[in-house]
Amino acid sequence: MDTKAEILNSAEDLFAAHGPNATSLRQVIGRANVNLAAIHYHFGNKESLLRAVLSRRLIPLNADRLDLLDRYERESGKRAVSLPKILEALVGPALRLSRDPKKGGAVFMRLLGRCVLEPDEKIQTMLNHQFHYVLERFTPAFKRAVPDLPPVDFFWRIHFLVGSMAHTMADSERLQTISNGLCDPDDAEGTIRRLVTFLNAGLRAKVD
Amino acid sequence: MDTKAEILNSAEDLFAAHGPNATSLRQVIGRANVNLAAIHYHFGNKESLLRAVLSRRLIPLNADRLDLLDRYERESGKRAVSLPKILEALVGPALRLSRDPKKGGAVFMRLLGRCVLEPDEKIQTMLNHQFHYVLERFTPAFKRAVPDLPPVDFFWRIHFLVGSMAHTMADSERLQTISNGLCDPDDAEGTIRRLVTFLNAGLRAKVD
DNA sequence: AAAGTATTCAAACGTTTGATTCAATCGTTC
DNA sequence: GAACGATTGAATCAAACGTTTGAATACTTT
Repeated sequence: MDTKAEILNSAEDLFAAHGPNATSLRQVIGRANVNLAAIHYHFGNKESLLRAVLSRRLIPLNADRLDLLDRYERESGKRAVSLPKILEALVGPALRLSRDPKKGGAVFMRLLGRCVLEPDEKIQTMLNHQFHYVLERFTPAFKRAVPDLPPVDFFWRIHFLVGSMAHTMADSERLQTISNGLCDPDDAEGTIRRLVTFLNAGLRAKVD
Repeated sequence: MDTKAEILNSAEDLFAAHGPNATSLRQVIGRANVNLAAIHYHFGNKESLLRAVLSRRLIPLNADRLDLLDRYERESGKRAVSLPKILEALVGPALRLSRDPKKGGAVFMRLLGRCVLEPDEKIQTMLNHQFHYVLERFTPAFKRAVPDLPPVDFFWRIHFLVGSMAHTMADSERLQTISNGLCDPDDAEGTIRRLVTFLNAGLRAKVD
C-alpha cells in the first residue's frame, strides 16, 4: 500500500517538473524506488496514473472552492456576493495549495496549472470533466456580481481569467526571473490579493 | 528549395496542433511528402527545426510590435503613450497574426501561445531570447503610463497579462466550447479590443 | 557532355517508450 | 504451517523515437 503512495508522489513531482508527457514511467519508478510493473498493477496505465495523481488533490480543491462560494453566499443573504469574494473563492483555494504540503503544495499547484494549459486532448477532457460543474456553480454568481456585462464579454473575460490564473499557478518562477527576484511567488496570500485585484478590475471594465 | 518550405509549413501546422514535443518528425515528413533525412539535411535536428519555424514569423512579429510602439510614441510627442495604445502595440500584432496567412495565420498564433506556456526549458530560453528586448522597450512605456504602480505590482501584472495573452493565442477554441459558440475567436479585432479593455482595467487597478 | 556540388532516397542505427509476462515473495486466513 | 490471493521482481516485447549512413538522383558550372 506504501508503494501506491510512493508512485503517486513521485509521479506528481515529475509530472509537475517536466509535464506528464515528457516524463517516462521509468523516471517515476526511479524516484519512487519501486518496480516498473507496480505502476501497471496499481494504476493500469500511464493515463490512469495521471488521472489518479490529479484526482487525489483536485476533488478536495474543487470542494474547497464550492464550500467557500457557499459560505460567501450564505453571508450575503439575498444580496449578490461581491466580485472580489467570488474571485477569491475561485483562485484562493488553488493558489493556497502552495502553502499546504498536505494538499500537494507548490508542486501540485504547478502541475494543475500546466495541465490546464496543456494541448493534449486527453488531459483536457480529463480536467474539463472535473472543472465543468465548478464553473456551472460560479457562472450565476459572476453574472449576479456583474449584471451589466453582456454574455459574450463575460465568457471572453472568464477566458482571460483562466489564462492569468493557470499561468500564475504553472510558472511563477518565470516571474522571479523577469522581475530580478523582486517578486516572491511563495507569498501565496500576496499573490492571491494581487491576482484578485487585477481580475476584479478587468472583469468590471466598462465594455466599449 | 521547395522542400525546405514544405517542411517548415508542415512542422508549423503539427507543432501548433499537438505541441512540438508531441509531434514526431515522421508526422512532419508525412504531411510534407518529403524524406525523413531532408529534415536533418536542411535543419540539422528537431530543435533547430522548431527554432526555424518560430524565427520565420517571430522576428517580423516583434518588429511590428516595436514599430507600432515607436509610432505611438512619435504621435504622443513628449507625453506618455496611453496604456490602451501600449497594450494594443503589444497584443495587437500578435492577435492580428490570425488574419494574415502570410504571417502564419491562426496556426502560428496558436503555436506561439503554446510555446510561451510550454514547460520545456529549451523552448523557454529560445523564446526569452526573442522576447527579452521587446519587453525591454515596452517596460519604460508601461511605467510612464502607470507611474503610480509599485514595481512589484507592475511585474505581477505583466505576468498576469502574459498569461491572458498567451492563453488567448493558444487556445481560443476552448472559449467556443465553454461559451456554446457564442464567442468567435476568429474575430481578431473584437478579440484585441476585448483583451485590451480587460488588461487596461487590470493594470490600472488601485493597489490595495 | 563532363565534372562537381546540392539534394533526395531507402535503410538501418541505437535508444527509449509503455506495456506484458511469469516466477518469486509477501501477508493473511484457515 | 499450509494454502491462498495480493503484490513485487527481473526480463522481455513490439513500437516509436531522433539521428546517421551511403548510394542514387538532380541541378549548376565548366
